[in-house]
Parts: sequence; structure tokens; C-alpha cells
Amino acid sequence: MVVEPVRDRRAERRESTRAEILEAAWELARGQGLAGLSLRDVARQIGMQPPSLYWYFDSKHAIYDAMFAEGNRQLLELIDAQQWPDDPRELLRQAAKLFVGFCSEDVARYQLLFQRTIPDFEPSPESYALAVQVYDGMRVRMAAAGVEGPARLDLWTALTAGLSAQQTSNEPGGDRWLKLIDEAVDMYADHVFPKKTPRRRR
Amino acid sequence: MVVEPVRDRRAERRESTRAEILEAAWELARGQGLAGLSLRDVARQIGMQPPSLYWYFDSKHAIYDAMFAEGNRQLLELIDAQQWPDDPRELLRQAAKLFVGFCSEDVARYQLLFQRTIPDFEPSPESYALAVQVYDGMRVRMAAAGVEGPARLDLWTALTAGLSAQQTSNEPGGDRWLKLIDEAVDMYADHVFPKKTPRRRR
DNA sequence: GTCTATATCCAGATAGAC
DNA sequence: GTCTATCTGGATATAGAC
Repeated sequence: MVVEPVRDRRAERRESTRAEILEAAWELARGQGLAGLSLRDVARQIGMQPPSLYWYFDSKHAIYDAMFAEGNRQLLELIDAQQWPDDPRELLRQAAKLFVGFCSEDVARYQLLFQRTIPDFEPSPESYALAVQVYDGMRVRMAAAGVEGPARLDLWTALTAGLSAQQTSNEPGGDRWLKLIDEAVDMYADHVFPKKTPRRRR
Repeated sequence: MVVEPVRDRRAERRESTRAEILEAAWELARGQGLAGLSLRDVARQIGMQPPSLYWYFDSKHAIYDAMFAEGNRQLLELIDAQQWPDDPRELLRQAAKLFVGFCSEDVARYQLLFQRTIPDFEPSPESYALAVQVYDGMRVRMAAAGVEGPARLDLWTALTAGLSAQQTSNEPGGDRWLKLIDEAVDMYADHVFPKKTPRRRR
């Protein structure tokens, strides 16, 4: 009788090489722009010939898709690993710092996950499901802070996406818009958690 | 003695063909993505052979550059043509509608002008000067509304850019974030024009 | 001004040997 | 699993005839 080994060393190696390919792809995308990524360069980067990549990925599209999934998984882990404060305003502050920081630290990742930079790329259903998971994770935290309803969430995403977009496209690597996170959060919180006392309009 | 004609018909024709080329480039960029633009397609679109384009533009880069300049000129004209209201809040509202509308109505233009989508494209000094003119135009209107200082302006651009980014990348052609402009402007205005009466914090 | 012909290079992808 | 060889098609750009 054949004994089934517990670990599949072959599958492990394959996974590790896939990860190596993706790591090289990220590095090149960061360096020469997401749209400028080429399989030749990826292969060379890890000492392979271009056709060998096809043993690990069906197409260039499949590599983009794996990168999309990976980026979303990273963000998901970040969200889950946080100690979320009870105070709503503090929670918002932390969420904004987390998201805008995540976007600003890797422009290529930001473009792949949140902007339609690659003309014909669309994530597979499985990868897109991760993006939905990220959005849901964000949504429940926001609900915990008392922010609910589609419009309020959309305003929040617009605000944080805007800080990220400005930072990455006008001053990549800098902190000109990162420094505005606190003020932006206060602005949003004042709007969404109005004090009862002041009578703004009669 | 040779009489110099007042109009240079040859230059006029050349200008008109240049404009035709740019119009075709915009149309294709809108259809197949800014990064997916190819000179072959541009030429075919206007019934030319690809090499003929080089009589009008030195390179593909030069076409992108002319498009960049054109887009900024369009926005500049829009800004100058407005009847700007005196009321600060109304002015902000109109400015936001103008800008976010401008961005949302043409994703390719938005990407070219405001995002770093093309890996190696950078506008020429002359074209960039137009972008500065746009920014200055915006800056003086905002100052007229009482919004001054770099940080306040940066917060404003983040807010409007964020609405544009979300609209164009998540729901191009829709109005899910366009509908939030009024609320976003109120939020910003409440923050920047605080009423003296309410004592928010002790 | 516009063309044909061509140069050069690069891309993603496949076939099949080893 | 990784390679060499190759296919196919695309790109930008130039040379030179008309």
C-alpha cells in the first residue's frame, strides 16, 4: 500500500517559485511603471528564460491577476491585524492612516488595485472576491464607528482615495498629503458626527 | 516687391490636420485606454499611413504632449468662462462641479492630465506651464472665496480629485460620486468657514 | 505632404527537445 | 521543469520616391 506523504514538496516548490515570480514582477512594476511590465524582464530578473514562466502562469494577465489578489490579501491582513479603538473619531483616524499609507507606499500596487491603469485588465472572480472582502472589512469597521449607509461610505472612500491619488501622482514618496490626514479625518468626523448643540441653519 | 499675404493658408491647413490627428487620438484613447493608444490606429482612423503622422508630430510622445496641452487649455477656458458667484460656499460648489464634471466626462483626459498612467511620459515645459496656469486660476478663485494657504488648497484638491477618481475608476459614466459633490462641498465649507458660535471643543 | 518599403525592436505565446 | 527555437503580430521610427 502506498503511503501518502503529508507534505507535497513538489507543490511547495512550485508555490515558492510562483511567489518569486510575483516578487520580481512587483519590483519591476515599481521601477518602470505597472503598464511597462514585461515578461522578458520578469524572467531575466529571476534568471529564467521567458517561456519558462508559462509553466507557472497561463498568461501575463494571470500574473496581473495574482498580483491583484496578493495586494488585496496584504490589505486584508493589515485590516484584521489592527487593534481598532472604540472612539469613533480615533477609529476613523487609524483607518485613514492605514489606507492612505498603504496606497502611498507602493504606487504600482495602488494603480493595480484601485485604478484602471491597465487597459484590458479585469480581475478574475476569485481575485475580485478578495477586493469585496476588503471593502466589507472596511465597511464593518466603519459601521462600528457609527458610519453607515452607502453615501457616507462613498464620501469616505472619495476622501481617502483623493489623499492617496494626490500623494502618489503629484509627489510620490513625499508626505505633503499624508500630513493632511488628521485634518481630513476631523473634517469628515465633524460632518458625520454633528454636535447636537449648534444650530447651523434655522 | 513681393506682397506678403496676411493669411498663411499652408500653416492653417497644417494646423487643421494636426487638430484632426489629436481628435482621432482622443477618440481612440477614450475607447481603448490611454496607454493602449497606437499610432497605427490613429493614422488609420483619419485615412493616413502611419509614417505620415511624423510630418505633423516628431514622436508619439509629442502627440501625448499636445493632448496634455489641449486638455489643460480646455479646463482653463472653462474656468475663465464661468460666472463665479460671490458667496463663498456657492463658489466652492460651482468649482467642484466644474472640476469633477470635467474629470468624469473623459477618463482618458483625466488620466493624462492628473495621473501618471503613461510610464515614461512627462509634459514639456511649455505644456506644463499650462497646467500651472490652471492651478493658479483655481487658486485665485479659491482665494476669492476666502480659502487660502497651501494646506487648505491641498485638502480641496484631494477632495475633488477623490470624487473624480472614485467615479472614473469604479463607475465610469455613472453618477454615484457626482451626486455627493454637494455634500462634500458642505463638509469642506463647514470645516473651512467655521461658525464662531459653536464651541466644538472646550 | 503623403506614400511605400523597410529597419529595428519588442511583445506575448507555443512547440517540442531534454 | 527548463530550455532553445520559433511564430505571429505589434510597436515606433526612418529613408527615400513621388
